[in-house]
Amino acid sequence: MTDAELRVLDSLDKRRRTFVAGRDLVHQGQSNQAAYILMSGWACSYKLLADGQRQIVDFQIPGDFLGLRSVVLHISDHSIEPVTDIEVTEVHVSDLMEAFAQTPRLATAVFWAVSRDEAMVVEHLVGIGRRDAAERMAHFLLELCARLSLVGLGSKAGFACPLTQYLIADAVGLSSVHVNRVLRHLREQGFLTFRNGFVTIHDYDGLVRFADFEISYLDQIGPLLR
Amino acid sequence: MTDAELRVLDSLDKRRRTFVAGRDLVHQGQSNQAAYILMSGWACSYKLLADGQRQIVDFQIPGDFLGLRSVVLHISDHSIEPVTDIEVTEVHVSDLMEAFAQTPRLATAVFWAVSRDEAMVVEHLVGIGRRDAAERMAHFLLELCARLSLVGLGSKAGFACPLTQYLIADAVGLSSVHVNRVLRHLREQGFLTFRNGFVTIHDYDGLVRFADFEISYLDQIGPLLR
DNA sequence: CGCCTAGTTGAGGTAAGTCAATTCACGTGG
DNA sequence: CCACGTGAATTGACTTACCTCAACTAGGCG
Repeated sequence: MTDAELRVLDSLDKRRRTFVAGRDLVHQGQSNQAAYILMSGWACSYKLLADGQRQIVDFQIPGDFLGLRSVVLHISDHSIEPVTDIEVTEVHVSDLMEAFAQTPRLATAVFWAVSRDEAMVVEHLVGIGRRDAAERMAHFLLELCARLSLVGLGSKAGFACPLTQYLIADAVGLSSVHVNRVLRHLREQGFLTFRNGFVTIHDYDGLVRFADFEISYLDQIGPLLR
Repeated sequence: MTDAELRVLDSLDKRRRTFVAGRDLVHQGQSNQAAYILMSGWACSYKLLADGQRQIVDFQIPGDFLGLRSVVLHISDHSIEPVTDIEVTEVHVSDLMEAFAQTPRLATAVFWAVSRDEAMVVEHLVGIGRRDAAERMAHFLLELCARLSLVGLGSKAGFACPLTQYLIADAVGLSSVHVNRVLRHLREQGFLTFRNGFVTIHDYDGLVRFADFEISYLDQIGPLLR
């Protein structure tokens, strides 16, 4: 979390809640009163299609907002599911709106958070639309690595990752079988190893080059507040 | 444009500008002082990959913001190119921030616009990740139809569409050759015809069913202001 | 010990890509 | 008014990346 985000957090009424892995926090179509800030654990936001297929839009890690867009649009266009058991603090719409009115700087900060979120979705879109399976996977893991590193949960050497290959498949738009093959490929190329819930990166720079990973969309720290 | 958006517009300093088709307004990596509101014509926002491939993230039609995210993030993660000659009105960051401070309702409205934008990108992501070419194309055209209808530039019967098959290909993540085949398929199924810059929809309801099109993410009109 | 879920691998199928040729629409200059 | 050039659309033949189905392995846990 950035300073800005912390200040938002501090100004709001806090109520801690916990949710267990696999049970949806938010359902597609539901209308929401509250958003959450994820304190520990991982979650994912996804959409289901009529034919039962699933597309995971993004994974959330500690420090991220959950369901902020749902609150603003007053209806959730997606579902949110905890990947692991999670802890969150609740943020009520009314509080948020009041905070906006009182301190425009807070509004700006949240605004920035939403925009950064959108930038990530856009990058994800580009990956699925135009990168082949291996590049896409590499890019996906590098983004996770960068985000986790920002909150002290990872480094260029690797990170703990509770995702199954099925979850990854639904995120990168591949079949789980192909995810497995691609991970093997990346391992055999000496780029990284994903085993037992750990991603170990053997060749960070090579991976960045291979995936055409451009970190700039992530590491802007609330520049409007400068 | 919604009432809310119109009020934002009215409160800001307006400077009209025009740009010719094909010449970028905003370059990837550029840092921006101003966003724009598109008054006439079509534009598209896209990202280029290192290998020269392009992914179009979204098309903008009259009433849409251009480059709002770039302004908030203080750097553009994407480029924007007019598809046709366009007219825009310029919105300066400073004005926008001031407007935010004075009237939180305006901030909320813009906030809503950004969230709606993100919802469209998410839907686009789902399409590319999990729908086959024909469904994706159908969904894409239905979304355009719905958005254009909101601003009076189209109806369920069809709309004027200045996009080439190349542009569509870069948007839906297909090759232009395949776009052509898919359009033929949709025509032969009696769903729609795209010819000479016009999309004519022959079977709207059938198309909606075929594409699993769920309009709700688009037709929320600034619910937080109610 | 046996079940259950996650991961791994092989074989064969298919949706979409690439390459290439042809047609079409349209603007421009002779 | 027509020849020409150019960019878009169309179609065919062939290739390929990824999918599906299916079998098998490896841990974790009651």
